[in-house]
Amino acid sequence: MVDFEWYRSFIAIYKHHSVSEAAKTRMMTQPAMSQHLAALEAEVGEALFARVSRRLVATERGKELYSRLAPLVESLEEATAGLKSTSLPNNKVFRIGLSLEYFQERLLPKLTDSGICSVSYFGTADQLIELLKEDQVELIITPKKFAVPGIEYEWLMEETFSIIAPAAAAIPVLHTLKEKEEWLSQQKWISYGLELPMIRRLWREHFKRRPLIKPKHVIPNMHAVIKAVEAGAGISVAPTYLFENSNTNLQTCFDSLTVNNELFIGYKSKHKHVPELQEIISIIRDEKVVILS
DNA sequence: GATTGTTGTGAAGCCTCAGT
DNA sequence: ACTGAGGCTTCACAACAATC
Repeated sequence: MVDFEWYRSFIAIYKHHSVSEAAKTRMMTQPAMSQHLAALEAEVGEALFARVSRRLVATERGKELYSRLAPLVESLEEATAGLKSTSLPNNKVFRIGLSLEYFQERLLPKLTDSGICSVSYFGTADQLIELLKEDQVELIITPKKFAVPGIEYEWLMEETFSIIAPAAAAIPVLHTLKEKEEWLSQQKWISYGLELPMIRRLWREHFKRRPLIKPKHVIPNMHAVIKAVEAGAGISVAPTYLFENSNTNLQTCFDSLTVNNELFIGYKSKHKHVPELQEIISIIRDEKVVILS
């Protein structure tokens, strides 16, 4: 079977017309280079170079082989060089687990300006903690603090969820919680998940009970939830930062009925003092300052 | 730990060329 | 024609990794 090194040696000999010179460029001894050439010629079944005085001149077969091999070998060497350059310590790839919405709205604008290379993984809080436990990410941004040994959290921010409805919808003026609950229970709801995340919490905090509603649509993407509400498919709850600063066909219902949700940065304690981790945390926190200002 | 296969090195011998 | 230099091939051996 042909050894890839034979090809590289063949190309070096072709370029230098000399086994000795080729051996120098490949950091090998001349006999080793000679053996590579002999092995390749044995494999091909005929001479690739004519030994003319003190030079090696390619035969027709050698020229043909060179024209076919050179682009392929050079392409492979370039691919390897490219891989090496992206593996430099200065370009450390940082793996982050978070929600798609947070990534798009808050982290992405900051990452584009930073020198950090990142790979993002999207998922629910349960999925993110598993990624962190299995060392598949170095940092997560999560709404839940799981008590896992070796993992610690820093408070990041508080986001506010409001009830949203299509801009054209007629929202009645209601004064009592009972009236509001009755009206909301009669609406078509769009939920982020089957277990009614945030909707259930809003109900518990304001109405002191579980919601007795069945979602019309379940859409596990907050941007798509907002689009669906804008299109008149129903009402929902969404974090205010997703729609406050953009032109949307939305209105909020009953402004006193909001629910707050805390976000935390989670990482493994053993990585706490890794410079890249501290840098990405400072980038994330810097974004918070921008949002508040 | 012993065996086996692979790969590279150093040494020796051979060939060719240029200078005398 | 002789001789020294440069270059190639062959052979023996060492180092290393894989396998049992």
